[in-house]
Amino acid sequence: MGSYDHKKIEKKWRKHWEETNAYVTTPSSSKPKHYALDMFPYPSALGLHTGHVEGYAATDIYSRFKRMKGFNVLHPMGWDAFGLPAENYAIKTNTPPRETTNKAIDNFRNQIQRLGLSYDWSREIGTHNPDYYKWTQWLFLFLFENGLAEKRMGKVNWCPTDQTVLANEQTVSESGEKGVCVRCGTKIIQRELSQWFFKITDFADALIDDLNDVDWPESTKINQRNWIGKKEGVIVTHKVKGMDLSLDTFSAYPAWLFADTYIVLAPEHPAVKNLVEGTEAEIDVEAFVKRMQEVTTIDRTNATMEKEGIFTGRVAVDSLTGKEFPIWIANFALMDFGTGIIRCSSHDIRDLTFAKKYGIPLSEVVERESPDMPVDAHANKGVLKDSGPFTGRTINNELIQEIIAWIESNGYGHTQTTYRLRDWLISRQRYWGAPIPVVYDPEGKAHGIPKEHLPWLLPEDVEYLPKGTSPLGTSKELLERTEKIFGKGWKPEIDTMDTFVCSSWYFLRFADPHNEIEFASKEALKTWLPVDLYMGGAEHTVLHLMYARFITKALQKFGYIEFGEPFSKLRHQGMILAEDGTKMSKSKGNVINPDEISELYGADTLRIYEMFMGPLEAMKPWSTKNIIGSRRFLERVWRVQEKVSQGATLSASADATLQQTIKKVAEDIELLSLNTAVSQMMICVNAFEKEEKIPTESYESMLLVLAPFAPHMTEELWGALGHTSSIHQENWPVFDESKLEKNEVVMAVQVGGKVKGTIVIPRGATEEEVVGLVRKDIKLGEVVPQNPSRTIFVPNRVLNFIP
RNA sequence: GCCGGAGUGGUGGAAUGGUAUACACGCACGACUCAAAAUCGUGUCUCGCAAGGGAUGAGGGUUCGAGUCCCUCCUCCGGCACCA
Repeated sequence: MGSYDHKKIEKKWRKHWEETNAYVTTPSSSKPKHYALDMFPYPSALGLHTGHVEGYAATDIYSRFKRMKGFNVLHPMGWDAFGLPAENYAIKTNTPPRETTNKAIDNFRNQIQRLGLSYDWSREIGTHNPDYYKWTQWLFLFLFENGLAEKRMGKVNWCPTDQTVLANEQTVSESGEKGVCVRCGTKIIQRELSQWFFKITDFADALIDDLNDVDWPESTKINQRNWIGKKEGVIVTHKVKGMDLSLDTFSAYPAWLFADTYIVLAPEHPAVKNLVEGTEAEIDVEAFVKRMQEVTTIDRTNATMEKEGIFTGRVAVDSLTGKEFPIWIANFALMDFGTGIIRCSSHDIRDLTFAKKYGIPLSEVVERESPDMPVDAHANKGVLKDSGPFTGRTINNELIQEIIAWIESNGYGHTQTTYRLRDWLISRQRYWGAPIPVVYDPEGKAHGIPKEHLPWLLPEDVEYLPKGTSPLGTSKELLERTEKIFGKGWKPEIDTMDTFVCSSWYFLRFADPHNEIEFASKEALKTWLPVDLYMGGAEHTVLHLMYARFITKALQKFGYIEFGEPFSKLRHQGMILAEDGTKMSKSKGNVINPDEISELYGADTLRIYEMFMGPLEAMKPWSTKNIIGSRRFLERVWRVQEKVSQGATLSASADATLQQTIKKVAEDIELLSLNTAVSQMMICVNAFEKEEKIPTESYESMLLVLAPFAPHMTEELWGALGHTSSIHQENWPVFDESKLEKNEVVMAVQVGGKVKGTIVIPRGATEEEVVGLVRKDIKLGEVVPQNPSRTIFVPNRVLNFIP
């Protein structure tokens, strides 16, 4: 036996696994399936970081364990390859994004392969490849044909300097300033452009309800529910005095409706023009609206923004009371929520502040609790006054239902549910994405491109530099292609799709990645889906997961798949921080490169260290100092092989530790409690070190348990024991129940709940036996009371004397 | 502001309501060595010579027994936030 040479060993087995296609998966009729998936990475030029390693190592351990437990495991990897960094780089250097992206992918793949991850590389996909985005385009057409995709006006963030559209995340500067172009710092404006939307709002209720059926972190479910923001309330109709116009408001707190004294419209509300046309207020209101529209939604949704408004000169009649409400326009009313018109009262801090600023009269329907502040309606508590037929009633659910019924029966309004969730705007005025498969006839009507023309290729003769329209508009080839196929005067759509579209269905493609006639065959989908374990960072909890769920539900609705939730079980790996406890960042120079670590200590050590650092989902600081512990652990496992001897026997105590290790590591892997699994294996090897000789079978059991964590080293040691087949094809060892527990246990002896000492007893001793032993014990015999009022006995754990 | 999560040794962290501090890092001392490294051994929450006390962010409560359950508060982290 030589020393543990990780470089030689890891290289050798990586090559062997690759040559023998060790992890290529084919469907099996005899084994149950398991689909373990990592969120596929964006192949950044910066390469793999420690956070990737953490998640990938965890799912790899899980996958290897499941294989040993008799499952047929699908464990694929691919690339979320479209996106902005490659395009920005292209703008700077005029290098085609495909070139830089493929280079980054090669680098990423190399880095990932060095970690000994058991991916089935025959299923590798990249969203930027035509044989993949063909099906992204198919998906678009599927939604279009079924009324779930439509083109309409939408707001975009626009940088006047760069002449380009920006995604929301590109409107925050590096220093954290909001509402500016990330590239040039220019204040961004909003423009109305005709945009494609996916109607995710059609599925709002299912997206909330079906969260009950999946095993996801509770906080992630809550984030999803909050994002959808379902709210039930009541729409009240108001006639505008002196006009043939009525205004509908949305209220989520119907019990407080009698307190309202004024109405506010969003500046962009279409009724604004009607209200002021030809009146004295017209000029001022128009100026106000114009000024407000220059402010971006990002600024508008900043809670600290000064509330501003203007009176229209009009009043509306409250159908509930007949009172007249002045009609205002104000920047805090959002066209996006409810009806874009609000009834306002003193019971809302924002409405109250606004009314005070402009001297609008107020009234209250619940007695104040403190003299200087009206009660907040959000509490939904109190006794009503001045509330018509409901005066004197206490606010509770029954009363709210009664008020709603009263409003409906009198024809004043009706109930309505609103959602915060908006339709998904998928148009991007950018180059490096999947082209939207649409052409426009000479009248400008949109037509889906017939499927025989898919993939609708991304043109290459484009100007990357932004010029105010989408880069695809500069392609001669695209225009010629369109006219050649569809006729003179036809024009191609020149926007591309949000990259979230590409990543919203990739988990389906892995089931059947080379299928040329379907996005995946029905059999393949039935075999593998849904995903049994999905692992990824918590930063994608809202958007990616929501979109993937939406696409799944849409496909289910039209019979393409048979399940409604794509990811049965979801877990997040926590962020790995730099040694100083701050985020790793290139600019701070505190980034740990996994390559250097695995070069120095080995991939097996890196995997074990990252699992041992702490709970998978926790945020943890990196510590280069601590890695040595994981390395030493593997070296001990290596060295212990010297003690292996055919026909030896293990001491009962060491054997119990081994049996416990087999049991506990299996349980911990199932729970993804990998830090405690590693610590149990350390306990096991520590126990082995104290033995003179170790039976071959015992050592083999320990290697099998360690195999998912340290695949290279265990493979080498397995071979050294004379095995000719891979350790990774072996079954998980079975523990011996009869040897699991030691015969003697140390039990705590308490008086009044305080520990006074411990006593060694035979396992399973009865209360009488233990009391007898305690009385005979020289030290404890004196401490415990002679006549306790009672004793509490927990077998093998605690004996508590209550004086 | 709202919704989550978390506060345990010098450090990362462990603990079905049942011996708090497992496992590891670091540190100290010892063995081996001419020496060092590596390795091995011993010790390492705190006060105390000891016997004994006291400690899981703070304070209360439930319980024979609380890091764990309940209440009040503090701090940190994450997400959402003019949502009617």
